[in-house]
Amino acid sequence: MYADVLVELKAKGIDQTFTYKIPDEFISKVKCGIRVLVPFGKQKLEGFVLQIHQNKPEFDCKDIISLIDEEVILNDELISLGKYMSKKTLCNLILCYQSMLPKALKAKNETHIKKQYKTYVKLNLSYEDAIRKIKNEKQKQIIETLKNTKIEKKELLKISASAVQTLCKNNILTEEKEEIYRKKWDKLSLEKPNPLTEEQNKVFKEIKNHLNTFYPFLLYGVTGSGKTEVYMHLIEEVKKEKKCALILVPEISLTPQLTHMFQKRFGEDIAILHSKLSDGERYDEWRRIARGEVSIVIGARSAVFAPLKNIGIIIIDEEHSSTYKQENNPKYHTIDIAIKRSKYHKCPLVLGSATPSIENYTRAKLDIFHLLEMKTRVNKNLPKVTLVDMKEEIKEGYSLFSRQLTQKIEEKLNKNEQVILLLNRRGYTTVVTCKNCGFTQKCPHCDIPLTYHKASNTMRCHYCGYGTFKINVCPECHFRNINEFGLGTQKLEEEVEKKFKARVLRMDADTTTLKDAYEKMIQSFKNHEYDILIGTQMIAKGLNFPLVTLVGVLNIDTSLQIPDFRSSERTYQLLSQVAGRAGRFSLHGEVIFQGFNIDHYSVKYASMHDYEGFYQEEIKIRKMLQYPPYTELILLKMISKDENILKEESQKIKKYLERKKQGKILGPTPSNLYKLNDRYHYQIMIKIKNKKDLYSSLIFLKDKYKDNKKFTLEIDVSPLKVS
DNA sequence: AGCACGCCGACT
DNA sequence: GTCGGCGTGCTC
Repeated sequence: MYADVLVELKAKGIDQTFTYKIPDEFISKVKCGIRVLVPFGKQKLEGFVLQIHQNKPEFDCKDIISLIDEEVILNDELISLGKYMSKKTLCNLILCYQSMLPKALKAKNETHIKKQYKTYVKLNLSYEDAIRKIKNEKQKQIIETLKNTKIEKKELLKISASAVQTLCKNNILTEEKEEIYRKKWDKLSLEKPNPLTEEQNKVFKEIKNHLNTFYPFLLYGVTGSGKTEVYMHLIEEVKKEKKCALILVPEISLTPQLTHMFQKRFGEDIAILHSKLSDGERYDEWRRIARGEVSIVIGARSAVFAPLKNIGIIIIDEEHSSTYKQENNPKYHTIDIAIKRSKYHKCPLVLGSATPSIENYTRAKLDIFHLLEMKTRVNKNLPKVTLVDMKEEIKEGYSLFSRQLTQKIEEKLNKNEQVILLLNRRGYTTVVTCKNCGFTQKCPHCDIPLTYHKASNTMRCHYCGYGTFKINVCPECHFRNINEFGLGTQKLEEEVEKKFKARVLRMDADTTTLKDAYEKMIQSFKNHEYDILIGTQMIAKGLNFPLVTLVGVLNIDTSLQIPDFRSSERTYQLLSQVAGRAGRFSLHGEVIFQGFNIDHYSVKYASMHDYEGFYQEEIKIRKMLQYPPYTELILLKMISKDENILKEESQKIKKYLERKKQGKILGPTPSNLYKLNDRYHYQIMIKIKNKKDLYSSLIFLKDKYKDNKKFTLEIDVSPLKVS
C-alpha cells in the first residue's frame, strides 16, 4: 500500500504530493486526511495523506515514519474543498489546507498547542481487595473516597500526596487521563423564541420550504427588520432534522449582542469561533465541532471551514462586509466557499444584508440568488437625517462643527442625553482635495481619485496609469491653496472637550487594542459614564444605545476619496448603517451628515434610506466603465526590491497578457502603497468578461515566477479592494 | 525550507 | 593548487 502525501513545506515552489510506502503495522490505521511524519531529503516533515492506493511507483519510495493523528483531520469534503480553493485562488494546496485548520494542527516549531487533560485516579482492584492491602489511616481514607467512583488527582493529592504516590506505585490505584476543553461556559438561562411578525414569517417559510436542497437566498432586510430572529427560527427547524447550522458574521468581537442572543437561545449547543480565542481554545472548539458535539457554529470568515458533517443551513450575515474576503493567501471569498459547501450538503445558503453588495444584488435580480425582502422595522421609526453642506459653513467661518451640529449637541447635552460623533476613515494622504470645497481630481477614464506622485509632481490614476499635472488652484471654487486635510480622532477629542462641557470617550484602533477594551468601553458608555462617544466606523456596528439621540458623521466625503471603484458603495453602506441604527430605541433619534459632497448619490440615498435608488445610480456607472458585475477583475501585484527589475518584468507580463488578447489590461502602474518595507509595488488590473478564459495564462505566469527570488508576482482573483 | 552540487575568485 | 562564495535544483 502506498500513500500520496502533501508535505507541509512552506517554500513557494512546491505544490505536489509525494508517494510513500505504508509500513504493514500502519496499514489498518492510515486514512485519507490524517497527518503523517515522513522523511523528506534529510529532514522529517509532516504532511496530509490525500490518497491511498496500490500502484507501486517506478522510483523506490521511502516509508512513512509514523502517524500523527488517530482521527481524520480533513474529511473528504474538506479535502475537495481545499482543492477547489487552490484552483480558484491560484494558491498552493498546502497553504489552503493550513488556512482551513486551526493553527494547532500546523506542522511543528511555530506553536506548541497541545490538548489539555485532566488526570483522574481510580481503584485498580475491587474495594475489598484494596482495603486488605492498605497500611495506614491516610491510605484508608483515600480508598474510602474512591469507593465506586473516580476522583480528580488534584483533589486527592490534598489528602496526602505521598500516600497517593505509594498506592499508585503498588498498583492499587491507576491514573486515567481525560481530554478537557479550555473554555468555560457561562451558564445562561435559556430563552424561548419570539413569535415572528407576518413579514418575518413569510421569509422563514420560503426558506424552510427549501431546507433539503441547495438554494441560495439573498435576504435584503432593512436594519431592525429582525433578521436574527428569522435565522434562529430556521436553525430550530434545522435542528429538528438533526442537522447542523453554520452562521458567519463579519467580525465576531464587534457583535457580542448577536452571539449572546444565540447563546441564550441554544445554550451549549454552540461553538463560537472568536477572533480573540487563544490558539488552544480555538483548537478545542474545532475538536468539539469535528466530533459532532455541537450543532451550531458561529464565527467569522475562517469559520466557513468548520468541520461540521451534516450541514442543514449556512447563513452569512452582513453579506456585503469586506471581511469575508481574505486579504492574504489564499485570497478566498467566504461566499464562494459557502456556495460550494451548500452544494455539497444540499442545503440552503442565506446571505443577509441591509445593504447588499452591488454584485450580489445584481445576482438576485437575475435570479441566480433568490431574493427575499423584509422592509418594515420592528419598531417603525427611522431617524431624521439632516445633510449639512460644509462649503457654506466654511464660508461663514465654521470648519469642524457646523452650526447645526453644535446647536444639536448642546441641545442633547442639556437634556442629559448622549451623542455619538463618527469620524469617517482618514483620507488617503496622496489624494489631493480642496480644503475649501472638497473638490477631488478624478481620472476621466476610471472615475477614481488621482493620487499625487512626488517624484514627478504629477497626478496619476493607479488603475490605468493616466497622468496629468498637479493643479494648484481649485477649478470649482478657485481656492488657491488646494491641499489634502486629515483629521484624527485624537484631535477631534481635544476639540470637543474644548468646545463642550461633556465627558468624552474616544474609541479607535489605538484605544481598543487591549483585550476586552472594546466591550468595556461600550458598556461604560451605555451606563452613561460619558456623554459623547467619538470613534471611527468601528463603532457604527454597535449603535444600540437607548440614551443616544444624536449621531453626527463629521466628514462623510473622506471615504468617497479613496481611489477604489467601490468607494461609493462603501460610503453608502457606512452611512446607511449609521442612519439606520441610530434611534433604534429612542423615538426621536436624529442624524447629521456633514461634508462637502452632500449632493453625491451615495450620501443622498443613504440619508433617504433608499437602497434601490442607490443601486440604480451605481449600476449605471459600473456599466459605463465596465466594472463588476459587468466584468470580472483580476489584480496582479508585482513586488521587488529592485525598481528596474520590477519595471522590466511588469512590462513583460503586460506584453504576454496582451498577446493573449483576453480582456482589457490596465497598467502596469505603481500601487498606492508604492514603497512598503523597502519593496516596490506595481499592479496590473485586468477586466475580463469571463475570468475562466484567463486561468491558463495566470497559471503560466505564476509558474514562471514561482522561484524567482528578486521578483514576486501575486494574483488576486476578484479582488475586493483595488486601491 | 534545507541541503548538495557546481562553477568562479582570493588565500595558506 | 585549495577554500568558500552563493546560484541552481531536488527532495517520494
